[in-house]
Amino acid sequence: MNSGEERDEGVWGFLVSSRASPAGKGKVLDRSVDEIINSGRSITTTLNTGYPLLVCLLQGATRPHHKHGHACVFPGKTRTKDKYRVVYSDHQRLELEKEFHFSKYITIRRKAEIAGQLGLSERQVKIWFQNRRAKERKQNKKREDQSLASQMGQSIGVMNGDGSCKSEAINSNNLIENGQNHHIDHHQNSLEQQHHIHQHMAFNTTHQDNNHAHSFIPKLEVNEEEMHVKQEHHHQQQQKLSNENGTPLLQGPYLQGTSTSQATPTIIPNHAHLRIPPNMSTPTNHHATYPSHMIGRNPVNARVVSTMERFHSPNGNFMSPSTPTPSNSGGDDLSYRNPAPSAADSSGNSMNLSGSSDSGIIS
DNA sequence: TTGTGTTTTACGACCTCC
DNA sequence: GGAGGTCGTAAAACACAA
Repeated sequence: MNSGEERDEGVWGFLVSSRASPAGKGKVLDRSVDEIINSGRSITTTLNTGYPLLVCLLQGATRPHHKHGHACVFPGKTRTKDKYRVVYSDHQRLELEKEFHFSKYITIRRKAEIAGQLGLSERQVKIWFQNRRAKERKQNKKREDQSLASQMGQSIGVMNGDGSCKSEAINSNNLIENGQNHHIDHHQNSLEQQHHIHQHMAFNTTHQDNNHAHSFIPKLEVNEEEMHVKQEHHHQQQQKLSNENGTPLLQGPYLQGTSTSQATPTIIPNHAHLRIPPNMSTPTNHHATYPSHMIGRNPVNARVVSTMERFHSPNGNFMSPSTPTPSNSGGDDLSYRNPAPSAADSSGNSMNLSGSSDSGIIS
């Protein structure tokens, strides 16, 4: 943390999510929440999910730990205080996961919105996204290692299948073949990941492959309607941000890059047109970050690009604020620029979306 | 119940960039 | 200097087998 960064202080509060019942209907409120309601010190709001959300702002309130879905939130707590860390509610995590799915890098604007909606501080949202990206990198690395290990195993099998080490087992054909297999593996991996994406987007909770514990929000309960509501919300926001010509100004989460194919929404029928160009991806190299101040810059060399370039770059990797704030060159509400497309991101996931129907977002 | 491994928040160090 | 990035890690929370 930077020395100048301020910790979250202020009102402690509960964020009591309206957790969907297993049937996807209704909500669960425990007794203590009812008590809170009766105390008269609560407010009710509605998230963009369409679900009513009860937010109880209780100064100095405390609440014992609850199992999933009813965790208490103390935005002001840090490890230096009596509560080392809080456990976010299912609803909070769900909303964050959805936002993460839209983009691995959250804009300043969206961060503020999400923070407000979920009763978290912007710092918490930021940290959550950082941790979430780290988690994904870790998962990708794990998959990579497993893939490599399985390939190694196959190679050994070829070599020792009949107890010998025939030269043909390692001849050029086999090398090519292995290479092809390697390619196929990647392709399958990509398809598999797309499957997960689709699965996530469809929120099909009936099919959970235990072999893929890395699937999004494995513990969270989401329903399609909720996702639709959120997407609709984004869509409406996007429309608001359209310019006079009706051209989306590429603002908000849809503008942000998604790096790996895992989270790259190649299968998003209703919103592909709102999302980032396919050749936008997240930072690939170590310490290569594209924070808000990078906005308006070429992600490769960080050079400043003109407004026209931002809109018309072949890479299509930029956006412009709908209402530029001259006083803030960093762009207060801008999303991240993403680096130029690469054959593979840091996780090794290839991403070839050149033929994707997502293309053409920015021409 | 307990031990152990994993996941989840939160932070510090250090980085790049303006 | 401040923003936000990654990386590594601490410790709470959680899952699960014995």
